[in-house]
Amino acid sequence: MDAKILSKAYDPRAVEDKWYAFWMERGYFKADTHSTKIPYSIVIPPPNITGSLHMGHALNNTLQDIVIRFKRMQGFNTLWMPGTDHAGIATQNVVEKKLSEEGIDRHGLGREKFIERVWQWKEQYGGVITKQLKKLGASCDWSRERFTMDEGLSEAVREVFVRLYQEDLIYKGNYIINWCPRCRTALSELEVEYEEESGKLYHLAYPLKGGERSVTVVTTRPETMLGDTAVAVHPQDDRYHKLIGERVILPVLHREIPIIADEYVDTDFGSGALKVTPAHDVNDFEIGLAHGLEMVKVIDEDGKMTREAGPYRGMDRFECRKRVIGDFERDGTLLKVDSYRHNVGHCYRCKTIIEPTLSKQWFVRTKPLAEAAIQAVKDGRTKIVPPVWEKTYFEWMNNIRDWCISRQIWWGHRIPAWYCEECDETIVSREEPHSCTRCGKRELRQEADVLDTWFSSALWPFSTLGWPEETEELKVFYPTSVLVTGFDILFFWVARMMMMGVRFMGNVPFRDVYIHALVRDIQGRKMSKSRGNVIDPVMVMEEYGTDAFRFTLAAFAAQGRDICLSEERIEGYRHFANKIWNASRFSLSTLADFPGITHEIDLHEMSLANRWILSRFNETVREVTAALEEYRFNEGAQAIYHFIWHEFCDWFLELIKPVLYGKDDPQERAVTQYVLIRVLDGALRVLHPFMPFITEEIWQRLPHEGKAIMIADFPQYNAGLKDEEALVDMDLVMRTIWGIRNIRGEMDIAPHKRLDVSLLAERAEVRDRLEQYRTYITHLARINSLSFITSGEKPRDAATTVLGDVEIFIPMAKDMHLGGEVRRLEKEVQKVHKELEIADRKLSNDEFISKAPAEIVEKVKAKKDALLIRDRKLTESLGKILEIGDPDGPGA
RNA sequence: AGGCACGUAGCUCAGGGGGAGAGCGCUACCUUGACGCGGUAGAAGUCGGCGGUUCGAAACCGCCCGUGCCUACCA
Repeated sequence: MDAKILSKAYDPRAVEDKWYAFWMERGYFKADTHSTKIPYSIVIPPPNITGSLHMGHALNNTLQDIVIRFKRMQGFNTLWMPGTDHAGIATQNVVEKKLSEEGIDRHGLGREKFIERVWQWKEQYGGVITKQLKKLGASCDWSRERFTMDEGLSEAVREVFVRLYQEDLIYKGNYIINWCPRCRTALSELEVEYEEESGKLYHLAYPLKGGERSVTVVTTRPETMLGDTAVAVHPQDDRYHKLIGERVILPVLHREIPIIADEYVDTDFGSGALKVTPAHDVNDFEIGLAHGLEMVKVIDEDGKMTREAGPYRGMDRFECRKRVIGDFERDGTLLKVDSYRHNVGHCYRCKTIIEPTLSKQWFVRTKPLAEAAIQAVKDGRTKIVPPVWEKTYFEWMNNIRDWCISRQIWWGHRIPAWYCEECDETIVSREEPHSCTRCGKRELRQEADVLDTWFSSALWPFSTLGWPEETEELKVFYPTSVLVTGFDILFFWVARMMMMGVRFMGNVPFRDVYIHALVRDIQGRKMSKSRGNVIDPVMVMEEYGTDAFRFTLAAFAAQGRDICLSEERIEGYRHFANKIWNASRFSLSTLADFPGITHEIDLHEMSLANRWILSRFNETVREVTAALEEYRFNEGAQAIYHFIWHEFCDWFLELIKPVLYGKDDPQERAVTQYVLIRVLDGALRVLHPFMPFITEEIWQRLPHEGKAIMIADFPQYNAGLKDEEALVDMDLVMRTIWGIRNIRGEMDIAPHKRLDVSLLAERAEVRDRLEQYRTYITHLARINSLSFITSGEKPRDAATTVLGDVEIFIPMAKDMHLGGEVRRLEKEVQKVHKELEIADRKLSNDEFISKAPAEIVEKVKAKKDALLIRDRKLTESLGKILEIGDPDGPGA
């Protein structure tokens, strides 16, 4: 490899894997528990082992990597803790499906064998997502990688479970829960997704006992009538007041059930009489408890009707619905069927319709835990960014309900509870007990259920650091510095980590929570496999390069707004990578003979270009640093993008070319080379957190000190380096060049044609400056001869433009279009008049003069004066052209 | 039903009480010794609508329309 010569275009493929391996080999990602540096830590939101990288992961991990690389370069002792999640239901489903392809049923295999198969599966495929994270450039400390089912993390789970149980914050009880008949497990209320669907509202007549009359109830789920144990009406409802205490005969089953009064009933809905099915409806369950109603389960774990359903026994719940309706219709007791839109709950894993079912489950009593977690955010011990999410957090935490943590699956942390076969005692213990703590019998049976995956995820910030052991890692890195995550798991995960962290560590799990957006498709829709609108990040990385992809994500990551990813933007940033590459290629080619600078250089002795770029770079450092510290990734990305492309490349490199190519001033050339390398080096450092690969590749080829840009110092803003004079002077130079280029463009003068330009500056200091910087102007505006004239020497036949203090004249050659110049000037004059009008309107308003701040008034006045001058000069020029003759005549 | 965002150039999006911005796209010209994944110039927007606050609103407030999301739940 020739260290100095770069290929013409940047090729990410030749670069990315090489540097990632380099960083890994050198151990640059590793955290150090004995470091004296200030710690800065992040725990990764652990992706599911079944997963592969999607856009959400890509965004989430790119942002974390930007932060951790930034902090690492700033000199913090950084830890980015990686790992994966065992994802109980999802993983079990995946492995079950695979087994069924082999014709194996998990029940036939047995629990132990099945779990073995899951571990095998994990060994084989579980590493996919970590490989992809590495491709993304994630600088995690992989030597510490954890998995929620690891021995250590499992110990943490048991410890937490036992303690919460002993403190009566975990209990087992018979409650109504959300049941997925396909996954055959209970779900927490967060794992149910509600979707509006069109259904039917059936009006059913229940005959009153002893008489011809009946009561009408309405339901969307007629099959549940088999489990009805009451009809409820509102106590103040005149229509039904007299019926309270009477009984109805439940059709089909001919069971007698009471009419009860409960304020829950909405008199305006349907008939105002509510059928009560305590075993299959959340609200009915509450009513059932309050009134001591019988609870009859008519639907089983598979979604089939139980023995209690009488003639419908064994039937699927939806088949049963049809049959019940048919039977009511036949009896003439189906009074009415309305179309009805309502929300139906679905399993978040398999989309099966949820069946609320009475079931014996384990719960966490969340209220006491939530209070402390709410307080932590109120106190500002944890800050949620952007703050709008704090409201959502409080809202949910204040209305939190007990958390159903038991799952009837096999893959997961088995609940550390045992039952005595003899006396039915429940024993909760860290280790497997040998005998019953009450009766001493040795026949014990472990609880079959496992814990909700989120239970172990809730411990992630401290379990990964070694808890319950008192480790150095915990001392150094807990609380973590920031958690970066999407709002979709704010409740699932963030809130629960807060509760557990505060409870078991006595301190919040993270100082900041940065909530980023969701990545959507170009039409703003969620990306999903079923919609077929997913963009695969791995393919994007291969096509455009990882750096371009990462930069796109950062540039899109404005707070509080979702990201609609567009490939055009990614392509744009691939061009940016190429731009950097070529700027570096140029720089390297001119640095070959750089003699090095051994002495201090006085800033004030430098050329304008050098002073200007140093000042602008310093400012860019300030902007990017501030942006990253406040998680304004898009603003940071924009600042460095603008600096590199539009200041460093467009202006600085062009300005210094004559010096670099010329041989007449070796001293000036050496100084310029020095500034060039310093600024390029600095810009690469600032860019590194966003684009780690290309910056490392280039930096390693530049003259440098240190082993890698990855561990180099992030540039620091220095207020003393601000060079106001250079900025002002450069502004004059730039505006003059723009003015000349504008005429060239508008007048259709060929870009390569060298022009004769006259400048008129009435103020001597402006003229002196222009004179001083004439090489910049002649070079960048491609000028043949540049002369300075006085107002008496204005040429008649010249294209002209007016800047603030400078008038530009370009003599018109025979082949130039007079008419074009006239139109151009007229357009300018019109613009000026429009602005004058606005300024006049303001200045003639007394209230503006008296109430607006003086500086604003002054500004408008100054603007008006400038506009007037401009107007006069433009009109003058226009007049001169018109004097020459017919603008559309022969000259045109 | 309640809540929260968002509506700015053809597209994707920044910005945010006193001069409407970027990227892509578009038009014209250009093999200028880093880059055509480039350069230079240009066209393009009643900043969703209507009111209000203010000397001044695209920005702040209210209402409306549109879009998206979240939460809750209606048997």
